[in-house]
Amino acid sequence: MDSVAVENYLKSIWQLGPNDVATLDLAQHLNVAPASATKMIQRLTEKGLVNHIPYRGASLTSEGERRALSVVRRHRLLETFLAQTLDLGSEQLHDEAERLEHALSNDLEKAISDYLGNPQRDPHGHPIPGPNGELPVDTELLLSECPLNQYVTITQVPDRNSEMLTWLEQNDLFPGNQVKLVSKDSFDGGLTIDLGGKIMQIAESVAKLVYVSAEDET
Amino acid sequence: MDSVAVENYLKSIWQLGPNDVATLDLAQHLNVAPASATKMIQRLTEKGLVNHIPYRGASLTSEGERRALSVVRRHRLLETFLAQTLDLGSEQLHDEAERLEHALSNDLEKAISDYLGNPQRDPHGHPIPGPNGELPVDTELLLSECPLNQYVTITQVPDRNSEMLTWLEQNDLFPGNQVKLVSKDSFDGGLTIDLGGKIMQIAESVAKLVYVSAEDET
DNA sequence: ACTTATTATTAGCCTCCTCTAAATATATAT
DNA sequence: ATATATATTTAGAGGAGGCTAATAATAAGT
Repeated sequence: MDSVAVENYLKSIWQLGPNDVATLDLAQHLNVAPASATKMIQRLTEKGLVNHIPYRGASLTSEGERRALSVVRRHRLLETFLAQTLDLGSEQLHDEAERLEHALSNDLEKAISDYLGNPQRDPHGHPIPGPNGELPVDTELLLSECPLNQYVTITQVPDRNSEMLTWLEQNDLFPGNQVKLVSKDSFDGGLTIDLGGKIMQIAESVAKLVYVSAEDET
Repeated sequence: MDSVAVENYLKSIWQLGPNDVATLDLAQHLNVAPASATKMIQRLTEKGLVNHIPYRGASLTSEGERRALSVVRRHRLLETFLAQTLDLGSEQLHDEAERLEHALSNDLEKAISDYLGNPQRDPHGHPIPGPNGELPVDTELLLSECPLNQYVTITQVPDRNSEMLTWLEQNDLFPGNQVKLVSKDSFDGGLTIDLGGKIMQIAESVAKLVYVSAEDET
């Protein structure tokens, strides 16, 4: 079994991917010194989990991706499970899952998945990889790039960055809700949206983290 | 925060205590080489968590005990929580809690405890230490040493050793049930008991792991 | 093209936890 | 009491993962 550190590196590379991930980005994402990231990348390359071109960047091999997705699966199942049983704030959910994901056995992962009815999405709308790493092809688009004047359904919001998440929730921007993009203010990238009648402005940086779908909910 | 290794050592010393714990016993309990146990005992002594008299044995300081009980609390809360939500076999419960206990934050510990109504006992009847390590004074006795011909209530069964646990369950020997000790067969230590009318024999080694109370359930 | 700034890597060191082999204490048996 | 067996500790080493400081490679700016 992979160590906690290895699992975190694999997950981070997956999150920052799928393009080659820069050592510095990876190091900052994990809060370690760049030299530590270099060393770990080399260890992971040894193990066949990562492809590394020195001075270029690192990406996951297919085995590396499989293991990263296993961590992501455990994380999202845990978020779903904790959200359903205990009721914790959105911000806590993520942090707790972040720790527990490394201590979840295959058996418990399965038990939780079964208990939840083998869900396809976590509470933030993120797809939960299957037991073997299958991820549904994403037909979704960013709110910042969706067609104008057409109602779409929010499918995903970010799970990190709790202040933003709280703000999104307070403004009814969460999975399942309908939203219409009214206009893009070209000068600063801000967007005007219509949330079931309520008109509001959101920043492009936010709209780039929210996914929507033009079709019905899956 | 203590590392997983430190938490496991403290918990083991607590479980094998309260008398001085021999290095060899500790090492076997944790599946490590005796030399590893010696070294860790020295580290823990440095940290003020353990009292160690070389060649005699190790015991917990009050701070060491506080931390050990914190692990025990997390373990037992997790067992209770998992037993109540998912339904896993008794044998799985213990193993999963064993891993997850190290990844439980104070906040989640509290959330789980509240969700469960701040229980005093886990599913095997073991008392759950309070948030500051308070443990109720145990007025219970071993089934192997309880008075003859008097109905008593089972309060605790072991949580490790899953074969035995399965056997106990199958024979209605679990917390809450009434049992009467009919006789002790002196030659081999075997016991004859009456389980609500059903007469059966159990080995002394088993009776030494089952606690009973003469009074009503707490 | 050459200099400067930014990123990556290497070198060297540290802590934690583990191990085996050797040495030392304690306990047991004759 | 002495020899033997068992338990414990010490010595020495190694892997994993982290750090800082120094070096090397790439990118950017003039």
